[in-house]
Amino acid sequence: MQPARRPGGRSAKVRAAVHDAVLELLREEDWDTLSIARVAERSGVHQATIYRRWGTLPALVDDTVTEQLSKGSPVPDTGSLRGDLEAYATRVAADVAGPLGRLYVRAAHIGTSGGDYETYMTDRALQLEAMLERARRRGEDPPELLELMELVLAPIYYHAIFFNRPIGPEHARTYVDRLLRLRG
Amino acid sequence: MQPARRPGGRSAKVRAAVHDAVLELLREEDWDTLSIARVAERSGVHQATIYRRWGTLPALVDDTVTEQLSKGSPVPDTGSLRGDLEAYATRVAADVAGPLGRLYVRAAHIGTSGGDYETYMTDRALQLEAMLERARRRGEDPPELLELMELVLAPIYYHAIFFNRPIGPEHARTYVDRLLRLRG
DNA sequence: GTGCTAACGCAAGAGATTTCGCATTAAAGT
DNA sequence: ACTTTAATGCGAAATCTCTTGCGTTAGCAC
Repeated sequence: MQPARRPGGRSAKVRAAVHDAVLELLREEDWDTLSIARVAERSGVHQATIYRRWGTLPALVDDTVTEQLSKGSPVPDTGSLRGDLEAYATRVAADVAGPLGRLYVRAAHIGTSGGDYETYMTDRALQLEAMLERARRRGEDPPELLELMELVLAPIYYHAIFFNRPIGPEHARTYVDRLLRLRG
Repeated sequence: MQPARRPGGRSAKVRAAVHDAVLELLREEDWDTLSIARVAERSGVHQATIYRRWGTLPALVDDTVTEQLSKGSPVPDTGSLRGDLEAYATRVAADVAGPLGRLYVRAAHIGTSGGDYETYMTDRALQLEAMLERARRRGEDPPELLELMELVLAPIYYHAIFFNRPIGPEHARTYVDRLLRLRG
């Protein structure tokens, strides 16, 4: 969804109401029963409006999830590299395990939009980069961002996607271990 | 889709025709335009038949993709652990880069069925386990299957999914390197 | 080859989805 | 305050999705 040409109160309210409805419904019932009709009913926004603004259900879900992601919690700052990494890894693992977990993943490569998601990713990447930079300033020897993603994030998502069995915090910590061991 | 009670020529032909149509359409157009109606039209199989046999579009896509995966090539046997791993990693990377790459991933967690997919995954796991066992017999010190998945497979899929930018063979080889280094 | 019946084709119809024209509301500009 | 006009609400109409009953085809067993 592109920035509204008229972002004033009304459009914003409609957007928020619809997003809330999508998230509610997504939590209550499964996938196949979700429809634009039900979102309209729940949100109090007229069907036609939703069709006009979002067009399709996937696009709507995508927009909703992307919005959630953008609001996403900040990267931790615990004072040590290992602390930051463990905090971040366990939180991502928990997120993925949560009810919206598969949606995040889905949004990533379903995205009709794409644009917003890229933004999210680079935002995220910048935040992580800042975290690594802090460690560097403290005199630690942090890994590359790419290594962090490949060794920690990738396995977390992998388990969630392919085994449908998200990992726990301890397991997430072993990834951090592995990452740090590779450099130490 | 379960094995037909009457697997003779007709059912098999219908199944193949429908699968082909799905794959064709999936290559040509995007997602939202795929529908059972279009599959019926393209395949020459009547809509009602498709609804009766598969029920829903996700189930059909799932079945199609799973079928493709099952036909998938065997794990390599080059004579050395590193050789096997590199061959396997580069092939997976190439598969994921291919036109059906994202479909594989999608099918993995859309799957209403799950049954067939589980089967595929465990099949795959067993084959990989056999590869590692061969190495063990040769006196090499192979990694755990889990490590192989987390350090090699996970990053490959990660790149494809989140960056929409599949990796090349060289990059895939660095993952194998990392894996072996972790044990050596 | 003959009968049996699962699987398919066909067409109609119920139901859900999506679009459209027009009236109304309220944000933004003056 | 007044005007302009995007965005929404509304309901009907068009379209698409999916189901169902019945006749037909063709594997399969004998």
